[in-house]
Amino acid sequence: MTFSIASWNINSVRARIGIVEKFLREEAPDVLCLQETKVECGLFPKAMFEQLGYTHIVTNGQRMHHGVATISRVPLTEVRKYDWQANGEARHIGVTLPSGVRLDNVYIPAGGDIPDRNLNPKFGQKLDFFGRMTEWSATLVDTPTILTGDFNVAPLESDVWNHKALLDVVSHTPVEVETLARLQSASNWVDLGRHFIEAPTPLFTWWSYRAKDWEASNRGRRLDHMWVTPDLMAKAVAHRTVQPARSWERPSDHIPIVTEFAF
DNA sequence: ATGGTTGCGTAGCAA
Repeated sequence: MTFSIASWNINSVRARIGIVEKFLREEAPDVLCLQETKVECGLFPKAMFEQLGYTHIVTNGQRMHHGVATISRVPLTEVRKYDWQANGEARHIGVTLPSGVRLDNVYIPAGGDIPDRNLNPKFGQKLDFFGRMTEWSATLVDTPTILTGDFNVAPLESDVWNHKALLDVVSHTPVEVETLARLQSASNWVDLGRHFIEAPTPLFTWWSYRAKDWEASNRGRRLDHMWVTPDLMAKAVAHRTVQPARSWERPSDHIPIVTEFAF
């Protein structure tokens, strides 16, 4: 028996409720971390999840934008919500699983279009969000932790469809890659995506809606990640992306990622 | 090729 944890940027949980149900019926993860739920907590559509046995639901949501939710078949305790920008945006929720493992579900800001914090404050806010998370990460001493979600950075050359073409494109700029690396170093996080599917094998979790044919052009990026503290690396037994979900009816532009754990 | 698509919520922003 394994314990599986999935993460998916769903780009509106209400617009996507049918394909979320399809995903849960087909993949049956024990826990699902959603990002970009785009709904305030009081309006979160809990019924479908509860009918499938996911009766433990915690949300950090807001009207219009952002929002995260962690949905589980097993009890979730010690719920903590973080606001790293101190601006009220709902982007991070952490819980403790019955095994004692912490599970942190985060939606890191996209950062706007221009990779310059002077010309584009959103870019600076993204880098500063990582800075606050790096300080938080350094406090996680001796706490087995899973950090997953939409990090909005594709760090490796094989995490994007064209490294050179994307060096100036927000999500793959050197300053973002360095900033992500500082967060990774703060707890020696293990990147499970690349632990199981090693570079330089291309690995993507997002394809733009704007492509005429996302699959044929395959201009993807690996923006979604699942990291674990080193003490959990040996507990992770498999990791996969669920690429067919990008072709489901009215899809998200992101696909789910799933890790199987032996705990 | 500097466009293109989507959701929210009902204009235009964010992604």
